Amino acid sequence: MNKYQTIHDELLKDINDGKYPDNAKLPSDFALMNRYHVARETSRKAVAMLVDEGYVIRIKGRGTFVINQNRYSFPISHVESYRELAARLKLDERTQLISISDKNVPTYFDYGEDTELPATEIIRVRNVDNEPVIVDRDYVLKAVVPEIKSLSTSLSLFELFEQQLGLVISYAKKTITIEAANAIDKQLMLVKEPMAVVVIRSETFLNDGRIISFTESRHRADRFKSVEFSRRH
Amino acid sequence: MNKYQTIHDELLKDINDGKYPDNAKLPSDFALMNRYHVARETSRKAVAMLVDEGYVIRIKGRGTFVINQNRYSFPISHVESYRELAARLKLDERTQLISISDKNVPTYFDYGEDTELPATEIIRVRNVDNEPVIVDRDYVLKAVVPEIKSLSTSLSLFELFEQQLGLVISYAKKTITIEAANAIDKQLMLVKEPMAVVVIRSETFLNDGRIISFTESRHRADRFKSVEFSRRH
DNA sequence: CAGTGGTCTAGACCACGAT
DNA sequence: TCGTGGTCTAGACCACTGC
Repeated sequence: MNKYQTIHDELLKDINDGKYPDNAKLPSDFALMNRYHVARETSRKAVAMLVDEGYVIRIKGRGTFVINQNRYSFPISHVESYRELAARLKLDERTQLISISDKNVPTYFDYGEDTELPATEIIRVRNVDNEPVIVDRDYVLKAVVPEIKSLSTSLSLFELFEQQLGLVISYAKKTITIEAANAIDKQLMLVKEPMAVVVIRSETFLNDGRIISFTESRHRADRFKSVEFSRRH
Repeated sequence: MNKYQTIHDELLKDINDGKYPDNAKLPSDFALMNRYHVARETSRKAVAMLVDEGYVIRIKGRGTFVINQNRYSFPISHVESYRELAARLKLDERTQLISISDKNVPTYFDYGEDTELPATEIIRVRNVDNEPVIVDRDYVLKAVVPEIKSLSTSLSLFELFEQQLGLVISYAKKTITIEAANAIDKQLMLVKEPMAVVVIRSETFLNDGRIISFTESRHRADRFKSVEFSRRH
């Protein structure tokens, strides 16, 4: 583990544990240098990560302060598996696997190529508080992962990629639009009336620049909420 | 201007100008050190900003590469005035000022206090391509800005805060939900049928930690699109 | 004035990828 | 092996805040 990562993790733990509550002042750069016996740039890097993640704010001449945090609900600005999300938010969640089959990536993903992209299609329904609220369709490219026969209920797709296959997920590009629920949405989410759904389409990239998967996540609009932290540049 | 900011801006300009197209390799740390006569950490800081903004990706042992970019539409993960957004996207936009009046901050903003917060309410309608698609309600706290008499059409609220009043905007917290259009939405956005709206509520903070304003931005759902770059942590 | 964060330097050693 | 990015050091000077 890096030194700055270690310092970052300890500070973050202290923030989450309430040792540094709202508006509390974190140790200064020099205090961290002494505490961890590191150079100043190393301690600064640890704190810079916390700033980046929206946990603290640095004010020149005054110090580093914890920002009032309502924790995220559905994440847009970072990449996270649904399993990770559910664990972080302590959701009462259950996932049903609807189907796994071979299919080309649908053209509405607009990947800018004429060729067809063979993939494994995985359809899942996410239940929160015993209510089906999200339909996920993943298209995992056969060029990267030739075959997915089954999905363990205890394993997320990301865990499969990262732990079993040794791939490193690096970033994603997401588009968010609102659409009318289609017949399949209504069937899987057990609604009859016309309803809006929030559609989040992502392309997920590996650290070597290859795309590994396309995902379409359709959320019941009346159950959707996202909280984001935004910085001014 | 900082050295790293200068280097960052030049590299970004070259990316946007197409001098570094998709998947092109940027100069290495050492090449930038020589070109700009700076220390390595300085050149690295410039490139780190580009990584942070989602323009490039660094791969150990290989280099720094431009990421395929569809530019953002509506921003969620950073703080930007509508005027800045319109300029960046070269939108055909026009804003109508509907009203300026004194009003307390509505309680649905959930600012966690029992007291009433006196504010100046500013209601504006944003037209894109001659179509009214966004209704913005800003509540600027009187505790920070005692009075706003008029809004120049050439000035955004942020410009007023930053340039005229010398305040520094630091960050915002946004919640995104989907709601049914209310009567005022329909009237101002010239629709009659039932329709969904994307509601983005923000609290905007100054660099001293004070809240300066609450904003509710209501978007016609069928005209809303957001593209976000997300990193895996 | 002392304490804080912001920038910058000129090195060092390491891990990884390509050749 | 060489070039790349990743981490780290031990300083330096500056600008800003609060006392």
